[in-house]
Amino acid sequence: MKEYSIGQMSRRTGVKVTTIRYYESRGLIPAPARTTGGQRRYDEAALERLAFLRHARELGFSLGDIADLIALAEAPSKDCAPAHEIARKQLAAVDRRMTILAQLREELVRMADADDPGHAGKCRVIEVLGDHRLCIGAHGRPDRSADLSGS
Amino acid sequence: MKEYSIGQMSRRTGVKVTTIRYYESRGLIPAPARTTGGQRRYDEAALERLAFLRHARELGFSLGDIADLIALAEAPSKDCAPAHEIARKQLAAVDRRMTILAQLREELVRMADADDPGHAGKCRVIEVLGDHRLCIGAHGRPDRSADLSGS
DNA sequence: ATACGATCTACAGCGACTGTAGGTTCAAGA
DNA sequence: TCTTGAACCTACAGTCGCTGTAGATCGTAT
Repeated sequence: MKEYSIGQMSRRTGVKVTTIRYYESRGLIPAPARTTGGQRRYDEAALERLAFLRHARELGFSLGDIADLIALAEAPSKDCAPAHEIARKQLAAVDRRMTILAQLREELVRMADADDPGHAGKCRVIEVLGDHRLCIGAHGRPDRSADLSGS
Repeated sequence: MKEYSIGQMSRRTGVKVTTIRYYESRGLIPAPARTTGGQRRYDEAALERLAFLRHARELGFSLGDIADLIALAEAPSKDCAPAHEIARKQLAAVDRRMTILAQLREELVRMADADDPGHAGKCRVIEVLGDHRLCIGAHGRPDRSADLSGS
C-alpha cells in the first residue's frame, strides 16, 4: 500500500504543508503514522480526507463546520438534518457573497478602464472609490448591522 | 454643521462601533474631535470617509490597499498608475472569487436539496462532500500552490 | 436629580493560517 | 558507503481584520 510524505500530500491536494500540520493540530485530520525518524507517512485514506477538507474549505465551510460534518459522517448515521442545515447556511452565504461581488465587479471595471494608466491628473479610480454616493445604500444595508464579517 | 456620535456613524454606514475605533487606531480615519467628556464627534467629511472605507472593504480591498488609496488620493495628484494597479489586481481577484463561488454554489445546491431534511439514514450532504472525487481537480488547482488565502 | 443607554480605554481572543529559527531525516548521486 | 541538499521536524510568534470583555464615565430625557 502506498505511502505519502507530507510534501506529496501537499502537492496532491494543493494544501500547504504547514496547513496540513495545522489541520492535524486542530484534530481535523488524524495523526498519521511516522517513520522511525519521526516524519509523517500518510495512506490513501488520509489523502482522501485531506482532499475532502480542501474541498469543503473551498466551498466556504469553516473549520468548525467541517469538524461537525466529520463528526456527523463518523457518527452512527442518525439524523442528517444538521448537515443540511450547515449546507443551507453555506449556500445562503455564498449567494450573499456572489451578489455583492457582482455589483462590485462592475464598479471595479469602471475604475480599471476609466482612463489609461499614465495619464496624470484626473484619476477615475480614486474618484470612483471616493464617490461612494454612487453606491452607498445600493449594496450593503446601512442602518443595519454590517455583514462584512465572513461566514 | 452637523455632528455625529460614533453610534450614529455606525448606524449610518453599517460599520460597527468597535470597527470604527479600530480603523482610527490603524490610521485609516483621522482622529475626530471630542466632547469635553471625551466622546468622539464626527463631521460630514468623516462620515464620507467611513462610507468610502466600508465601500472599499466590500469591494474586497485590504486595509493596506485602502491606506494606499487614501495616500494616493491625498497626495498632490502625481501618477495614478499605482491606483490602477490596485484596482486591476482587485478586479482579477473578484473574478477569481466569482468563478469559484459559481461552481461551489452548484455543488451546494446539489447538497442542500439532495433529500428532504428529516429523512434519516442516507444523507446526501455528507455523501456529496465525502465524494470529493466528483470535483477534485475540477475547481481549485491541485499540484499548484493553493489560493485559498484571501486578498 | 436620577436613570440608563451610549461611550470610553485597554487589552485579550478569534479564525485560519503563515513564517521563522534551529535542528534532524531521507533519498539519490558520486 | 558516504555525502549532500532538499524535505522534514517542533515550537512558537506574527498576520489580518476584526470582536468581545471589563470596568469606568458621559450625556440626555424625564
